[in-house]
Amino acid sequence: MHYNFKEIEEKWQNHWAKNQTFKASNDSEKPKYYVLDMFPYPSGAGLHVGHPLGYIASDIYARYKRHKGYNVLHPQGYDSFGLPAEQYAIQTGQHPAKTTEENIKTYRRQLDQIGFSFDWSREVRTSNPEYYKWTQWIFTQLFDSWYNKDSDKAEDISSLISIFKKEGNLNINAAADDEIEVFTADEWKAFEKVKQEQILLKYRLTFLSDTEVNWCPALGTVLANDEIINGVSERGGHPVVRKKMTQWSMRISAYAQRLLDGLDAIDWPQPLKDSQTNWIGRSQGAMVTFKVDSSTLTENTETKLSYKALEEIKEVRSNLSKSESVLWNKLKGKKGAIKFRKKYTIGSFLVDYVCLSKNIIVEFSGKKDEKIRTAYFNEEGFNVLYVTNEEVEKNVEEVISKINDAIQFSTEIPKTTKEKISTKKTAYEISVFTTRPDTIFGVSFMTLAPEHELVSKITTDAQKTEVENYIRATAKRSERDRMADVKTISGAFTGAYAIHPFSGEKVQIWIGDYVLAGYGTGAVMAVPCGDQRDYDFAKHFKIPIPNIFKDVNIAEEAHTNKEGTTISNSDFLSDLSYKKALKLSIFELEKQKIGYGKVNYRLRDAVFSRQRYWGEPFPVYYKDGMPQMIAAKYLPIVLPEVEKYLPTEDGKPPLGNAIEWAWDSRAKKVVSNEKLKNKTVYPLELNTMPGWAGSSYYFNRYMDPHNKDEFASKASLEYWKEVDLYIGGSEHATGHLLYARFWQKFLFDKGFVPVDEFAKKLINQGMILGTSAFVFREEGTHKFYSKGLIQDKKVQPIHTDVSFVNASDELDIEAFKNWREEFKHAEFIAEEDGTFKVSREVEKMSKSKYNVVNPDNICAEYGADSLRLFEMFLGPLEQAKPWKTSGISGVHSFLKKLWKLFYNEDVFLISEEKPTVEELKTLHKTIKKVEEDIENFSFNTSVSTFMIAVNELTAQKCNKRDILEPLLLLISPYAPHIAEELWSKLGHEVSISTEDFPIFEAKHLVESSKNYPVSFNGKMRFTLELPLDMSKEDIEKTVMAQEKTQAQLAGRTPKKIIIVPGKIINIVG
RNA sequence: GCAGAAGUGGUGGAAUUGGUAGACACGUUGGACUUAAAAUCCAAUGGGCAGUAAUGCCCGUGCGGGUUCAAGUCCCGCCUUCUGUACCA
Repeated sequence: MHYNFKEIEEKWQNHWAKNQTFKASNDSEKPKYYVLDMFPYPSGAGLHVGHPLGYIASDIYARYKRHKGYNVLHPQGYDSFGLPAEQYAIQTGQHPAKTTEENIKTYRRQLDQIGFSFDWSREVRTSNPEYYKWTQWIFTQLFDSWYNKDSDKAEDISSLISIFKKEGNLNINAAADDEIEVFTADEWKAFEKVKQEQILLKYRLTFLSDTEVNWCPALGTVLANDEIINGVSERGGHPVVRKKMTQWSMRISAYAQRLLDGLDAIDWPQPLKDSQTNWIGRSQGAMVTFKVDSSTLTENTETKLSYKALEEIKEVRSNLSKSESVLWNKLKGKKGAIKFRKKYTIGSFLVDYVCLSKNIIVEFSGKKDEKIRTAYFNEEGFNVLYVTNEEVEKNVEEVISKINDAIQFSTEIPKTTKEKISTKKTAYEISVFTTRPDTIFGVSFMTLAPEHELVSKITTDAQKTEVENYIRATAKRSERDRMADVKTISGAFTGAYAIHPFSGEKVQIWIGDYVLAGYGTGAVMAVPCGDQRDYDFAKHFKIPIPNIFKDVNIAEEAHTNKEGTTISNSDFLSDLSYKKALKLSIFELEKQKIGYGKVNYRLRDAVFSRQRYWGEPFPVYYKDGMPQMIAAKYLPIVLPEVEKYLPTEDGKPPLGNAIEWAWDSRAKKVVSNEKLKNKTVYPLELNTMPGWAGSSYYFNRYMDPHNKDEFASKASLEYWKEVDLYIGGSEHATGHLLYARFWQKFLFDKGFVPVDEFAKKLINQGMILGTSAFVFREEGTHKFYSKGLIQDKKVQPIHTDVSFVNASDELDIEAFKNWREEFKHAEFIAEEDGTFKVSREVEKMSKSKYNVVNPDNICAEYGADSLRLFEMFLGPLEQAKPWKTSGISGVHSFLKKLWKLFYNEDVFLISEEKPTVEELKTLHKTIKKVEEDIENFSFNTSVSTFMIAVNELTAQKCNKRDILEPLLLLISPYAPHIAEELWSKLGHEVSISTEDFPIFEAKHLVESSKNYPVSFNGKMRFTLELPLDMSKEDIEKTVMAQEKTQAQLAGRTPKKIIIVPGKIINIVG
C-alpha cells in the first residue's frame, strides 16, 4: 500500500476535531505551558507559504510539550478589525463584517489543512462584540486611573481626588500633562464640576488632548508614529501632514522606565529589545537654565509657580545629596505635630525641610538667593534655620538638637499681610536638555528650534528680518525634505545673548532647523568642540570653537568620545575625567539652582483615536463637552450601522453617518440621534480605536474566552499566568509588542493580572522570501529570449508568474501567452535544446511580484506533513530564507521512505524481535539530537536527523516495533498525520499526541573504538581505528608504528605529538 | 551616522565546548527499470594538479593580520549585504 497522504491527513484532521484532542483544560494536575502565535489579520488574499512558518514551529513545540507531560494551551484567533476590510467596504459597499467573516472562513480552511493542534474552542476575534466589550472595559479602566510617580504605579483616580480635597495638587507627583495650574484643597472644592473634570483629564492614563497629529489626508485618518515610514504612511505610502486635532491619547510615557527595565527580565531576541530600547530612547543628562541677557525685555512679575517649574523642582526632590539624605534620615522619624517634610514648595521656593505645624524651615546655607528667600519665608511666618554640609557630615546629632531647640522655642511670627515681595524675573530663561553637562564650559552659542516660543520675544530689531525670513524658509520645507537633507547647514542669529550660568559670559543665541521642536525643550546649548552638529554649525557661521578637552585636536572635527577624556579650561571641572566632571557639574547645577539632573525619553504618548469605521467604538459620550464613560454593565457599545463608510461631508469620522448613535443616560442604552434634544440623551464618541487596541490583551482572553463577567477569571489568570513561548514577526517590535507590554503593566498595577510581563520568551520567525522569475523581452519588440541568449541584446526583464515555471527554470510558454493579452502573439526564442529558460531572483513574497506560493497547492500535491517538514527544513527559524518549491521532493520522499519501513511490498509488517545494537544506536542518537534540537528551536537540523535515521534503518532493513514506535513519537510533532496513521496501524487506540516522549539512554551510544583523524601539522592525512580505552602512550606507539605515519614524516623526527583521547591525534614536526 | 544580524560548494544550509569543513537535501551528470514519461533505485558531484588506476598533493568558510599543536569557530583591523532607526542634543 502506498503512502496516501490525502486520505490520511483528512482522516486525522477530522478525528482531532471530533475528539477535541487539543482542547486545553484550565484545571489539570500537569504543569502548564502556554504556546502562542501572533494572531493573523484575515486578509482577502488568504495565506501564502510564508505565513504558516511560525505556526508550524509553535505547533511542533506545543506537540512536543504535550509529549513531555505538560497541559498545553495553544490557541488561535483573528485580529479582525482593520483598514483593508474598510477600504474594500468603501469600494464595494459590502459590510466589513461580512468580508471579514468570509476571509476568516478561508483562513480557517487553510489553517485546518496544515494540521495544527490549536484549541479552537478558545478562538477569539477582536471584532466580536463579546470580545471588544473587554477592550472597551480596559479603556474605561485606563480612564479611571492616574500614574503616581511616588508609588511608581497606576492608581485609581479616586485616590487622586482625595488628595486634591485634602491638600490640593502642589505635592502630587504624577505623570500628567505639562500645563496644569497649581491649586489648593479649598480652591479644588470651589471649582465647578466641569472644571474639576477638565483638571482630572490631565492626569488620566487615557485622556483627550489637542495634539499635533500625523494626519493622512489620503486615508482620512490619523496615524501613529510607528505607522509612518520616512514621512509617508506605512500603508499606501501617502503623504502625512501635521495637524491639530482633539484626540484620545494613551499615557504610555508614564511607563517608559518600567518598559525599559522589564526588558531585562524577559527572554526576547536582542535585536527586538534593542529596537524597543531605542524607541523609548532614554537619555540621561541635565536640564540647564540660561538667562537671556537683554535689558530691553519686559519684566515678568509672576509669583505663582508654573507647573513646568514645579515639575523641575520635583525632579530635584528625588535626588538628595549625601548630607541632605543624612539629615533627612534623622528628621523623617519625627511624627505627629513635629512632622517634617523634605523639598517642600513654599511660594515659589523649594525649601529643603519644613515643619509646617511649627513654622520652621531648615535649609542648607550657600544658596544664591538666600537673602530673598529668608525675607520671603519670614513674611510668610516661618523661622528659618540654616545648617551647612560640613556640620551635618561632622555631627548630625548636634544639628538635630539645634533643630529640636528651635521647635521647642518656636515663636509665633504673625504673617505679614503687606504686599508681597515680588520675585522678579528680570529676563527670559531658556531651558535646555543636555547629556553632556560636563562640557558646559565649552558652550559658545545656543540654538533654538525655529518654532521655539521665545524666538519672537528675544529677537532684536536689527535681526528681525533675517530671522523671520529664515523661519518662513524652514516652514516651507516639508518634514520629508528636512529629513532627506541633513547636509545643508542653515540658521539665523537672533541678536540676543544668553548668560552662561557658571562663567557669566555672553553667548549668542541662534535659531537653526537642526534643532527639533519636538524633542527635549526645543533648544540646545551648543558645544561645538564636543558635538559634530554644533561643530559644523559653528564652522559654517564662524562662531568660536573653544576647546575644553585636554590634549585633543579639534581642528578637523568635534571630539565626541567620552571615555578617557579629560576636561580642561573649565573652571571647577578642569582636570577631571568625563565621569567625575559629569557628576560634579550636575551637583553644582543643583546646588546653585540653575539646573538639575534629568532623564529624558523619546517615547511619546500614543494617539488612540482613529477616524475609521471598522474598529472598536469608544464607550464614551459627551456631556457639557466633557467625556463620560459608560459603566461596565452596559458594555459592549456595539458598532452602529452606517450607510457609507466614508467620513461625513462636514469632515466627521464615518460614525458621524450613523443615525442611531446617541446615549440615553437614563435608559442606559444607545438610541436614535433624534432623541438628542432630550436632556438626558448625549452624543457618543465618533472616533474608533486603533488596530493595536484589541491585540494588546488577547493573550489574557484566551485563558478564559467565554467569560461574561470578566475578561478572564482570577483563577484562569492565576493558572496560566503568562505566555511561555510567543512566536511572531519582528515587524511588531515597536507597535503591538510595546503596547501589549504597556497594557499588561497597567492591568498588573490595578491587580487584574498576576504578572507584569505577558510573554516570558519570544522568537521572531524570519521571513520566507519568494523566488521571482523573469523573462526577457527585447526592447521595443515582442520577441522574448531564453536566459542563455541575452548577452548581446538590449532586453528588459519582466516578472512572470512562478506557477508557469518548473523546477529546472523552464517556462511553460503556452501558459505565459494566455496570461495576458499583450503576450498572446509574442515570439519566443528558445535555447538550442528547445527549452525556454527564465532567470530567478530572490525577493519579498508579494502579489505584485507574481512569486506567491499558495499552501493549498502544496498540500494538494505533497500533503500537509511534507509542507510542515519542508518549511522547517528550509533553514533556521529566525533567519530569512528563500522558498524554492522544487526542494519539497526531498522531504516528501523521506516520508515515503518512512512509510516503507512499515511495509513489505503491500503488506503492513512489523517484527516483534529484539533490536540489534546498531538499530538501538540509530534510535538513541536520534532521540538525543531531536530533543536537543527542539529545545534549541533548531527545527531544520532535526529534519536532517530524521532523514539520517530513516536512511540508516532502511539500510539495516529494520522493521522492529521497539525501534519504529519511539521513532514515530519523535516525528509526530513534525509530521503528525503520518505518525498518527502508522501509530494506529501498530495497534494503538489512543492518539499518539498524548503519549510520552521516548527517553534517551546513553548506554546505547557507548563506543569501544574511535576512528581517529591523524593530522600532521594540523592537516588531516588519514584516519586510524583505535580502542577508546587505549592509553596516550599506547596510541602514540601505535601511530608512530604506522607505515603511513613514517611516509608522512619522510625521515623527520616529530617535535611534539598531541593526543586528545576520543578526539584527535596531531603530529607536529 | 547609530544599533543589530549575517557572509561557508551551482542552491538551501550543517559543523554543540577551537579538534576529520561541506552533514542532510535541492540541482546537475551518468546508469538501471520503461515503448516512452512519471515514479523508484544506484553512482558521482568544492576547485585544481599528477596518475591507466588504487591513490597522492596543492588551494579552499568575505579580505588582511594575529593567538594556537590545531581556527568557519577566539582576538585585532577592514570590506560587503540585510534589517531596524535617525539632525534625539
